[in-house]
Amino acid sequence: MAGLDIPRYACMALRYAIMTALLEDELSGYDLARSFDQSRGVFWRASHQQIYRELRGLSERRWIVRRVDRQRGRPERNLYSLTRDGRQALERWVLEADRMRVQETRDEFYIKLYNLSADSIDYLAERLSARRAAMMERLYLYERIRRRHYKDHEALPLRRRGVYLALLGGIMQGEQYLAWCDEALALLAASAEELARGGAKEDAG
Amino acid sequence: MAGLDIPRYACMALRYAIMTALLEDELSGYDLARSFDQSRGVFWRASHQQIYRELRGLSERRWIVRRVDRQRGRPERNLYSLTRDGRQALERWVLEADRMRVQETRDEFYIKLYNLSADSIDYLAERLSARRAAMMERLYLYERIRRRHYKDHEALPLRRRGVYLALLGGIMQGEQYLAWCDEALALLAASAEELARGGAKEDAG
DNA sequence: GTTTTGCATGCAATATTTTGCATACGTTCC
DNA sequence: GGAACGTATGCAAAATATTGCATGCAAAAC
Repeated sequence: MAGLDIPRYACMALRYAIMTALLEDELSGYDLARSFDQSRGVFWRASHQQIYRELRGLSERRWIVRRVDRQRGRPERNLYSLTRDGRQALERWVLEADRMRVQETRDEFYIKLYNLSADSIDYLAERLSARRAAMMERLYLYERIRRRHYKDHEALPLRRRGVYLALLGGIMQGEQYLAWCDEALALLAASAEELARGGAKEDAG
Repeated sequence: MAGLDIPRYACMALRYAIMTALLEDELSGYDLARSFDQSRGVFWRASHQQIYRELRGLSERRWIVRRVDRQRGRPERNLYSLTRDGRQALERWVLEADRMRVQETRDEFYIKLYNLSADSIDYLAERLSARRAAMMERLYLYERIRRRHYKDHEALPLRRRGVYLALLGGIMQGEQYLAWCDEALALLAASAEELARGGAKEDAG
């Protein structure tokens, strides 16, 4: 057991997010990477490097097992699924003390907004529009998922209701974000116009 | 120049968040730590360790300067302020390509929700209530700041309008979160009751 | 008068994330 | 017929964040 220098982390939510994904399907690292970029990206994003690393750690712990899938004329895929131990570890984690913290947005755009000035106003307005558009697209994806799989959420089995709630959180947050963008864009536009007209209150007030 | 092993990072938004804070006031590490736990915590939280480290790096780059403040019968404070170079670096950063990404929530609670089960439903509902209460308190703080400093945002000087928008983002997001919590709590309560009555659809569908 | 709380700073170790690089095969675009 | 793109995997290093510990002084609480 020489090369076992994979740290035995205690927390690591990504690890459990991956296991959660494997709860329903047998997936490859590539599949996981895509789902963390799409639907699962509502609440957690992760690069493929992170995912492959976790997959390795999880395998060594025997919380997941690998099955090699040889495809004709394609690189082979490593498909992973949860073991009994993994399932139990996941269940344990869910009930463990959650380290609650009031959620922060951690979007550097807010920091940039703190630096609003005549020099930056046009750039920031442009970036904000881009963000609005990106969120719009994302919301469209979520809504499609909702319509396809969660239309009648009262009829869903228990576990799917939780998934629905997470999705709903993403949708509501996205809608709120659009509303905020609109307010912000309006104020920025009004300010830019004021500047153009009078150059008035750059730093007075 | 031997011990200069402070890495010259390229990105690091926290660094710029700190500089932004120093734009208006001369602050100590302690002051900064508090503000990143309070108002600035809307979008970025940081521990005092992180802050002291950044302060050190920033000093070595000469983007900020330290002034020692000796107080009677108190430990002395290191007060930092932006230099001309720092101010320019900040302005440059604001206009630099922003690495936009659709925002993720990165709250492990969502992952736990994906694992909703008869075993976890009560626990999750309880944690959700706690989150709701914490957000409520946070919102109260934001609203107080808004009322005190940003009541008439049309009259604000340009830079303050940006700060106002960031605050507004925090407030709107918080309100949306409360609304989501209420929906989620309602669905969880209804599900728990169903379970109690029939034990019906734990995993059927 | 001792414990707690708040002010004020910081190191070291661990954990986590991002970035840059690297490989290899197949299909589709130009 | 070569470039670009999508599938599929991974290492190593750099950057970033968290946790645990440590120190010292003063004021307020008990």
